[in-house]
This record gives sequence, structure tokens and C-alpha cells, in this order.
Amino acid sequence: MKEKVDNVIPKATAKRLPLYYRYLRTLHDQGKNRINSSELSEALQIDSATIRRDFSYFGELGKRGYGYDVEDVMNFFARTLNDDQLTSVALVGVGNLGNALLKYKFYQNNSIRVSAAFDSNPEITGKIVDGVPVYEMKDLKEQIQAQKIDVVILTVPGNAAQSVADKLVDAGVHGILNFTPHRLITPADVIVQSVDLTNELQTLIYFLKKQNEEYLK
Amino acid sequence: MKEKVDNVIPKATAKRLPLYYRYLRTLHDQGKNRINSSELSEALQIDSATIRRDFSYFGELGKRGYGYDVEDVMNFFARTLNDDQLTSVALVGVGNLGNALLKYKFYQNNSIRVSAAFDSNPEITGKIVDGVPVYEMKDLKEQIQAQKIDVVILTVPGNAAQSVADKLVDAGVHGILNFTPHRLITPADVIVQSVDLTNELQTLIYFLKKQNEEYLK
DNA sequence: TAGATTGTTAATCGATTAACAATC
DNA sequence: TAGATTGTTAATCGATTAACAATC
Repeated sequence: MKEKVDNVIPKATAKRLPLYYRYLRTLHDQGKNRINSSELSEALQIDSATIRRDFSYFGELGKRGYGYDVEDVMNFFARTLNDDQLTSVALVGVGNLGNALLKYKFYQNNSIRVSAAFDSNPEITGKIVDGVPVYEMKDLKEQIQAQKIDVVILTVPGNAAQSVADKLVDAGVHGILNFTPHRLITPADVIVQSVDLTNELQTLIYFLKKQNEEYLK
Repeated sequence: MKEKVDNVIPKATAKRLPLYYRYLRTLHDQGKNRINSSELSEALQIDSATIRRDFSYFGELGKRGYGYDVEDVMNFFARTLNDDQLTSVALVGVGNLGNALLKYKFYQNNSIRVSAAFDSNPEITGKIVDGVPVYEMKDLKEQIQAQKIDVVILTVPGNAAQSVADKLVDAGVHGILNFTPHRLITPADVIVQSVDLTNELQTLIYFLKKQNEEYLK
């Protein structure tokens, strides 16, 4: 397995990495030790050429005439995705969604752990929710820096999103998983990934409507 | 404002429609009654040519030399996105995440309403959570059909995902917003939109790591 | 009419996929 | 060696964007 040094990974490829990684672990758990791109294609519903191309960005991970060694590639992706070491993230906004995500066991399957939460409501702060201490907003910078947290899950109400994002940037955070429908303005070196639940539902409903109209013709 | 009859809307465009719609409503609330593609571009961080192209798939929504009439286009998108009439959806799996989504006020800003929930746990069923009745799984088909529900939010544990999806398809559901990390196997006329929270976090962490490595060079 | 801005043509970019030579 | 499957070249597809004629 020869790895590549120079790496410009297309975004589309990067987004599929967790998928590959998860399935390789499933295979590994099942005791399978080799897999080829057609089987992967079948299981993941991704064209086999796309899979080979994706893998090839990282070097020659496979063996011609054989396929891929499940454990090798799994371990390679674990390292690539930083899953070989614990990543602590914080969560800001312990409302409905925030609470649910606190309880969501990210670390059950991955080495991601929510190690601190923050909220502006004094009824909530000072407690430990599901093993995670909930701090006041004024402790944000201190805790983020003390715990060397680089990634934050943002589940505050929409109208607070930008001002909290500013505080996060000030505290040194570089990655924000944004659950508000607000477009955050941040410096270029901060990566914002947005999950807009209403958008997802609306798009789904739109696709459905279109399919329906198509069907009526 | 001339609308188009024939419509093959690119997927990328479709996914931006809720964004446009939301922002047009914001403008409308602010009492603004005209907008042009550069201003939209500025606010939404989408190239103005992309915006004009997106809009043009739906006909000639604007006026040359003038821009777009906010109310007109807003209303047009409301119809396009089915937001001019109530859409009832169901939710299956009232665990942590399901509970949070039940309380998530989709209908506060849009005409989407969770009108029924289902769970397999008898401790939960039979109650009304946040105004939404929680039924047993055995009532699924009956309720889905009685309430003419076409879209379901799926927040069950991963291992139950496929079997529940089968039941949903059997009940006549055509759209599933899937929060499990499982790839669902469904007939061609069923649209599955997946939201994989762990994936999002892992991808974000990966991008960050890459940026960091880049920076070190 | 003069100025502004659309809607669209053409160019470009990025992602997917078919096909196959390289090679284990 | 023969058979299998990778890694990659070339073709295709879909999305974005620059540039501008059309036109309000």
C-alpha cells in the first residue's frame, strides 16, 4: 500500500470518506479481510470507478488482481479522518436540538466527544448533562482554549447565531457545524458546515411535488 | 413575470430554492419591494449569474433594467415549494433526536407540520408530545393513510432503519428524511434524503486537518 | 432616450464514468 | 502463466461563471 504525498482531494471525494470508513469497519467487524471496488460499489451505491478514483487520490491503496485489504485501508482512513485520536468538540446552545445532540453518542462509533457545552440560560448552566458540563457563555473563551477545542456544534436560536459565531472565532475555533438557518460571516480560515433541517425538508417536498407532476403527464 | 411550462430543474438549483425563498421573505418583511441579482448575490454568497440562471429555469421572473419584484418572486417560490398550503409530515422514532425535532418548530416559518409521531416503546406511545400524538407502530399504516402523509422524518436507531423504511413504503410514503447512518433500500419512486450528523462532523474535522497541514508547509 | 439589469450564449470548471493498459 | 482487478486515460456530464445582446 503506497501512500501519496501531494494531496489535493476534491470536495466530493472528501465528503465520501466517512462513508467508506464506516463501511470498511463494518466489513472488518464481520471478519472480512478483502474487498474489491465492485462489492463496495454494490454496498454503497457509488460507481466502482468513482470509488477507485477516490481511493487513488490517496495513493495506491489496493493490489491489482486482488482488491483492497480491509484492515489496511480501514486503518489508513482512520488516520486520514483523524479517527485514531480523540477529537474533543464543544456544543453551544443547549436547547431542544442541543440537548439531543449532547445525548447523541458520537463517540460510540467514532473518537469524537462533546467535552463541553455552553448556554446563556442560568437555569441550565452549572449542571452536568449526560456527562457533559454546561458552562456559562462568559467561560467560553477560557474553556475552549484550555481544552484546545477547535470544532463547535452551534445549536443556538437563529438570531444569536452570528454574535455567538463571532465569540467562537475570537476564542480560536476553526470549525463550526452550524444548525441555524443563518449564513455565518467568518474569516477565511474558519470552516462552516451548515445543516439546515427546514431546507432539507423543503427540498424533499419539492422533489416529491415535481415527481408527482411528472407522473401526472 | 412570465412563468415557464416545461421544467427540468437541476438538482443544484432545487437545493437553493429554500434559500432564495427564505431570504425573499426576510426582504418582504423589511418592506423592500425590489431586489436585483447583485444584491442577492452579496447576501447569499452565490454568484449573481448563478442566481439569474437559477431563476430563469422558472421563466422570466424579473424585469430587465429593474431587477425582481420581491413580493412577486416570493409568492412564486411559495407556490413552487408548496409553502402556500399545509404539508403534514410524520416522525418515526421519538428518541433524543426525534423528540428534539418534534419540538423544532418547522411550521413557525413554513407551512410544514409534524402531525403524527410513532414509536415502538409503549412508555412513550399513547401520549401527546408537544401537541403531537405519539402512536404505536401498529397504527402506522392506518394513520399515514388517514392523514394522507407522504413525508416522514426517520429518527429510529440505525439497526431498525431498514425495517421501518419498508413499513413506510408499504404505507404509501414517498419521501423519507433519514437521520440514521443507514443507506435505505427503497423503490425508485421513493425519495430518501439523508442527514448524517456524524458524517458532517467527520468531514468538517477532515477539512480542518487538511487546512492545518497546508498551513504547516 | 440613457442607464440598468435581466436572460442567455459560450467558456470553464469540477465530478462522474466507460474503457482498458498495467500489473499483482 | 491465466485471471482478476486496480489505477488512469479519455469521454461525458452537470454546474458555475464571464460576458454581453436584449430589453425594460
